[in-house]
Amino acid sequence: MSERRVRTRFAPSPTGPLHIGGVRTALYAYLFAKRNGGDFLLRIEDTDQNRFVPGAEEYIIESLNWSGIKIDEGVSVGGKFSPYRQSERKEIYRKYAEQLIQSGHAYYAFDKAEELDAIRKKTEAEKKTFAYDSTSRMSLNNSLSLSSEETEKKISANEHYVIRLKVPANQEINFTDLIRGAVTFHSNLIDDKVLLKSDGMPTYHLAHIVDDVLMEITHAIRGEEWLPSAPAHILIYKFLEWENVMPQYAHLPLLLKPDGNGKLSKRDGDKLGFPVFPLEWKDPKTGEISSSYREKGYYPEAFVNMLAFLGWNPGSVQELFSMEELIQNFSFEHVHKAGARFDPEKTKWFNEQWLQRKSDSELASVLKASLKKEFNFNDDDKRLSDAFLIACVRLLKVRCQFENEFIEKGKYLFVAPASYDEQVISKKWKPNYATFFEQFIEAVSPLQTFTASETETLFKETAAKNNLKPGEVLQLFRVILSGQSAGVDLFPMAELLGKKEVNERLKNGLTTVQNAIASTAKS
RNA sequence: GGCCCGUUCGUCUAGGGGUUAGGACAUCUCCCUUUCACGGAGGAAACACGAGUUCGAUUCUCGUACGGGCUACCA
Repeated sequence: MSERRVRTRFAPSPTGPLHIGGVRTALYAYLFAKRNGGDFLLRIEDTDQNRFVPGAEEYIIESLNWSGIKIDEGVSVGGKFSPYRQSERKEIYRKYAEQLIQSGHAYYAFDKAEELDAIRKKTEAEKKTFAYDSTSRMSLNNSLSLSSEETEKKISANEHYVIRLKVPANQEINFTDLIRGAVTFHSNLIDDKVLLKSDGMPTYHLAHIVDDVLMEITHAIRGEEWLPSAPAHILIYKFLEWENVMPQYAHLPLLLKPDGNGKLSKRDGDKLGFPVFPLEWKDPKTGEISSSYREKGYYPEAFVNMLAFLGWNPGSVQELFSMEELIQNFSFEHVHKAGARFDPEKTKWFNEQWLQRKSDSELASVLKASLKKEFNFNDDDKRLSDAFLIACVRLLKVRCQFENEFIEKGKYLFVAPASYDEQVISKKWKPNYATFFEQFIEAVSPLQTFTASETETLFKETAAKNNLKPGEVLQLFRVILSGQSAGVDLFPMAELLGKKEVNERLKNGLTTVQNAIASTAKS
């Protein structure tokens, strides 16, 4: 085998935002390149001007950046095979298309798109399939069916034409796919694909081959939807006499919708209730905004970890992988052949796992920023001190899957409750409990340190004095302090709040609760 | 329709001629616990079907079914 340096590429067309299937393709190409000490390139395949969407290219680059997929070479970073945008390489492709004509492996075709459409419709009406191929081309309008004089006349008259691949009849085409192994196709089933369009742009079929060879790509990694046209591509390599530099193909299994049928598509995202895009995307035409992993609060580590596992496994029970670990472990032998149904629930679990792996101080600084934003706390507010925030994070994080849940789930750590869970109050409150809480306030008043264990002890002692089981009043204590029926560990919470704050909240809470009880009793 | 690819718990998957078919998510039960979580223990849950090869097939082969992809001067 050759000693070539491994080079892979991701080659999307800028027709809109990249969806997670695209990111996964890029990821696998990146992981494979890095695993083998090679390069990962980004090439933009913008040969179809009609489908060009402004902003899509920037979106693709930003998505890869966010995901931690580093581009060694290509659009946005440059490289020795510049340019990396196919529209800027237009003239390169024509040369190869013409070379194929010279060698007798391609031909000019003058049929109008509308004419072919009409034929197609007609044949379909007869329940047959039309293909522009060895069986039909001699009856169509091209340089094979026409005399060379006629052909030259048409060309010099500037008549529009396309260049088509002349697919030979009755051949077997074999190749080895890195994931699927030996694959065989019959040439009679492949149509004479357009290589160069009438606007002078190449089609994907020609362009990707020319670029892959010129850019010294060793492994062409793409979605399974390309498998049916792969034999045509093999033929083109052969006809261009590039068999020795032909990259190896790997056709990746598709990402399927979680329910229902079909592959995941850009339109599914918000319909299915989970994002299909890495980053937020605003449709330039409709202004519609699509949700995304980054904006929903997913960590790129979790996002990438989840994507890697959709179709690949490490062959071990380890599930949490950093990018570096993915690189170390990636191989095509462990890529599954069947399509993977996307599971939004497991994605959340990955994020939860990565959240728990973050350091408390890192999470505390995130919390600090959102508190400043949410409540406009001053910088010298003691609720923004590192020690306090780290303590909050420790209590909060085990019950969160996302950073952005900290405030939502722990608001009461920072501000006194504005209301109290009515269900708990109406169900559990008894008039004599007021006495208990007052005695508890008394009991803790001499405390200097107000630690969780001290308050807990005093709470239980006070309860005993009142012939109460702690369980009778614990839930009420929580609701009075936090307003909520559920939340972080109670006595550590009290310790965090501090004696003064706890006293205030108890007094306010008792007043509010008693007033509320009194007014409901009246009505 | 034609062609191609695929098929292990609901989902992602491990495995591979003889296994109690393993793990994870989700789900259920129990334990911990004032609560919600976390954590711990356990449960339910799969080799699509039919032939063939074989002493033995979930594993190999062939059919069928089902799923997916492709069938453009789109990628």
